[in-house]
Amino acid sequence: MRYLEGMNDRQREAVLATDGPLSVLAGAGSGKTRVLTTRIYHLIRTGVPTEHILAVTFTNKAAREMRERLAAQLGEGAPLPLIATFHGLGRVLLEEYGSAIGTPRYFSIFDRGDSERVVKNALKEIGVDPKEVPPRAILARISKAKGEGLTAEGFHERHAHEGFRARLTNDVWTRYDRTLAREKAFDFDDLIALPVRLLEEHADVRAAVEERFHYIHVDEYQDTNELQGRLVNLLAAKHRNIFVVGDIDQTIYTWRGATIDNLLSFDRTYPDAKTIILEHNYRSSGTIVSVANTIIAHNKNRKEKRSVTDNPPGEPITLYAATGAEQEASWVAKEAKKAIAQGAALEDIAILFRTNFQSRALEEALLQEGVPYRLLGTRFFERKEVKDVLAWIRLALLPSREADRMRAVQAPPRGIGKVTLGKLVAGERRALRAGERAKVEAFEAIVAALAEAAESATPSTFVRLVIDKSGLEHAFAGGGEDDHERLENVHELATLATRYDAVAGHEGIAAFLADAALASDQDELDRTPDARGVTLMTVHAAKGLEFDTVFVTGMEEGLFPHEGMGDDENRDEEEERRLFYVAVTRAKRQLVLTFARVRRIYGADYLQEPSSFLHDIDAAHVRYAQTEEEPTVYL
DNA sequence: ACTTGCGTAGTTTTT
DNA sequence: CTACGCAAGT
Ligand SMILES: Nc1ncnc2c1ncn2[C@@H]1O[C@H](COP(=O)(O)OP(=O)(O)OP(=O)(O)O)[C@@H](O)[C@H]1O
Repeated sequence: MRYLEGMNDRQREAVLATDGPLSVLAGAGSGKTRVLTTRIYHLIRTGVPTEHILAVTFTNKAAREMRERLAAQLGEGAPLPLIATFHGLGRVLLEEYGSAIGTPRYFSIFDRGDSERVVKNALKEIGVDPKEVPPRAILARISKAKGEGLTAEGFHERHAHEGFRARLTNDVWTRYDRTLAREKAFDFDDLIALPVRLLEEHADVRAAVEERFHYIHVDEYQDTNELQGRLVNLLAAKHRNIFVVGDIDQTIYTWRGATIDNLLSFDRTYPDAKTIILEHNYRSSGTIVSVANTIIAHNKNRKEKRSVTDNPPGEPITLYAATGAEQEASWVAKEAKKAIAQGAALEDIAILFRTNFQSRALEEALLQEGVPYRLLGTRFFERKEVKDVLAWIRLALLPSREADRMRAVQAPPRGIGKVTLGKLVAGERRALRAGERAKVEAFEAIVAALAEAAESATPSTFVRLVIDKSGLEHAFAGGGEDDHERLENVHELATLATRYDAVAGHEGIAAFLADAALASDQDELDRTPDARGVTLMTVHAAKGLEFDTVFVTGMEEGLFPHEGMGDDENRDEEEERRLFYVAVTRAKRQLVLTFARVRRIYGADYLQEPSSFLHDIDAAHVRYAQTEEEPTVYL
């Protein structure tokens, strides 16, 4: 068993204890993910059929990486187990067993923008001004309640007496559900909530699913919410071979409903559970491990846990004080360039930040210095032009989709507007004037032609066809810089689709669509796998990753730790510190912290103070980088 | 039906 | 500052 070589005793124990419930609690860089992957490999090698194995990861990217690693170990063409995010798993369950609760065979998935639009319309229907009551607030409330397993009715029972806002939420929710049902769509929360309901209420489905997954693995278990925990427990109910790994110090999604209770109550849910603790950090230098330990020790709300490492102390941590955000960015870019000149690989460098808006200055500086980079969090799949193309594709596969038709008909504008569309929906086709009717028929001819092409085209050729036939290509071609960028984006979508070209026709295109719907946001690393560059992303997006050199920028009070509105208790400060702990522990060899004294937010300049987190670092581990002005001591 | 121009509101973090 | 919603013009 060569794959066990190099693992320490407890890692090995975790890999080999395949039967019964087991949790692995361990700090950053202790090999949790590696243990999980090795364990799956071990199961397969010892004869467990892949279809009986399930692994749930936090991001699509993590799922992809795990699949790739397993594929490399198992050899080309070997069958792989289901490795998916919770939402991906939910989608599979609904697709395969959802008929028991009336789930349509083909459904689309609404992202936050789609959902907000629905909430807004619902508010208008009710007669409430969306400016008085922000749709996002209502949506947040619905989403949170769904995460606790409530339905609109359940919410009504529990909260209806609480006043206007709760009644309004309930009213919106009911309409929201109706709209999504009509449009054959689910939102992200539904992808968890509905499978749970499906399993809880349908014994036959439960029996089938229980028999399907004999071995269940969950990575990053500390950041799952209540409903996700319930889903896992339902799946594992029969065979009870459930393996979860996590680090409560890396809980950074409580704002989204994540609760460490799932991890903490694991041995109550499974009294026979074994718990393995890993303390050895294999990732980072001694200095980084030591600093990380000190940082997280400042949190009160935790169990004492320290990482140890055999790695040499390595280099000190670098701290740089810039005058402004531009100087900070420019310095980071120059340092990155220096590192690359000295032989560092582009993908070994990451530049992290707390909030997305900080990326702009960094991007400009990297451009200036000619350092190639990849930026995550651009919300590629939420861009209008991308959503337009996706709507066209869905429409071609299923021409009865009203929402997609409305979208496609206006992308690009083709002389068909609200009035004409309204008549069409009402079935008053004859009421159209000749001019309008010709336009409608032209549009329908395009849809029909695309629908036919979809029968046999490969996903990527089909996407290109859609871009062309829809008229988007033409509409963007003549335009300015913005249009040029839009054109590039839709072409990138076509490039992305290439990955699905192995299966042509409806099946391949549908697979592409399904992944695109869940691939939102940070999985964009996947988008352009061949494009090399330094990685720019938020600390949240960096969870689970590792880099040789890590820059953490914007180390300023109010920014990191981030201060929202004043109404928060001390819990948030602790989550911010956990976030900082995550940031620091991404680095293998070199950690660089930077901050700016002045930062422009909304066009106004603000005087910034260095982050209080910097005080938590032992000065003996810090080296001050050359500042352009007089050196100042901050610690 | 669609484009243009003004006013206002707003930002953590993301599946 | 900019992105978006909304009102008036073409
Ligand atoms: N026994 C070992 N010997 C050598 N290297 C190891 C060992 N175990 C893990 N590693 C390496 O340590 C690094 C961290 O492992 P991994 O990403 O699995 O840790 P993790 O606990 O999941 O971290 P995090 O909580 O930060 O996501 C990886 O590069 C991995 O290959």
